Amino acid sequence: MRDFGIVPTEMSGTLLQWYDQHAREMPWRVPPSERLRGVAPDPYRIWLSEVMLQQTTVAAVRDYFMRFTTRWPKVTDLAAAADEDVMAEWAGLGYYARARNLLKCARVVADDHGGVFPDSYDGLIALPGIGPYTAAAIASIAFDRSETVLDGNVERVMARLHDCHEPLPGSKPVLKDYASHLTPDTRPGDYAQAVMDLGATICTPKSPACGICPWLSPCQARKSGTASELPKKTPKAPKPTRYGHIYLARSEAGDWLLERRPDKGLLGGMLCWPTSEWGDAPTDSPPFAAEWQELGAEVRHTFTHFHLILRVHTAKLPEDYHPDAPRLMVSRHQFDPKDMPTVMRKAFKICRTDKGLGL
DNA sequence: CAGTCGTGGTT
DNA sequence: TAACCAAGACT
Repeated sequence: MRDFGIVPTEMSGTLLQWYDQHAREMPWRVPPSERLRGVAPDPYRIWLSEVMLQQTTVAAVRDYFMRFTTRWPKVTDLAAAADEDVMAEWAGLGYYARARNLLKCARVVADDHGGVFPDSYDGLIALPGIGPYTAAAIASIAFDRSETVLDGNVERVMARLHDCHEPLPGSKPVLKDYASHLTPDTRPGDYAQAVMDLGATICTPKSPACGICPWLSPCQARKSGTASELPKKTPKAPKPTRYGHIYLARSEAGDWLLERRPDKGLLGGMLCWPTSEWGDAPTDSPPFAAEWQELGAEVRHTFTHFHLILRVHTAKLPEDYHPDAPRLMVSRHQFDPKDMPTVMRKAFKICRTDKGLGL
């Protein structure tokens, strides 16, 4: 480990002082002033927020967190919820495996741990949907354990502190080692949140605000003028475009033909409209025989690793229609497109704004 | 281990 | 506008 001319204890202390003055407010966070007074965070709320925050911005999580905790105040409440209600409440947040694992985890905690979260890294990482980052985050923030969080923020801060030019993800173990040497024994939770706040507000990806950084003096990349180039990353493959068809059928009574996607794979467990397979040249394969009408507009959506273009088809759903496939269903009365993933909401919007289609 | 898995905001 | 990015986990 390289020497900064400053001992780790002083560096973590400097950052904690900065955090005491600049900590951002979040619905799940206990501010440093209250923490110092002895107020402890609710492990359920820390867990829920950390799962929601995986690859997701604080701004996007806020409202979802408030709705979840209002509807399910305790982990036992969530454990008792119906799968479809949780998936519907998660709709729009993305990475839907998180919602399925969230429910699995809540039920394990409720059924096997008496409704109490494990208070150690090892106990936490054994739970569904909790990986190395989230286990360290919950252990430090909720249980005052000196565990080291390594997320995108910490990786960036460590790469710059040490002027590390080895590209991610290969450099991850080294960066983790750097980070662990700075993790303090006191206030580990506030420290973890402080490094992430630093990365989110000052040590930002594009134009870091080095001039006001509490770690300006020990930063090696700042010294070398390479801060804005770090961390380096291995280039990623270009996104291909896939094509498909989507079928929206509604009855005179206002019921829709819907499909529950299988638990595994893309949009797993989510309520959608039926579609064809997605690929280079998909075949038009409607869910039932009818006079389907093809709309001019297409649904365009970009997922993590491909672009999708769907041709929109509409038809009238017969009043006496009964689904023949297991995962097809006719909507309940309280159906709402808000319960569907974003790509499906786009299809609905196209349908609704298209004039003269009887939908 | 490299691929899979969403979405919205920023540049 | 297209690429990049965000408190990653799972296979």
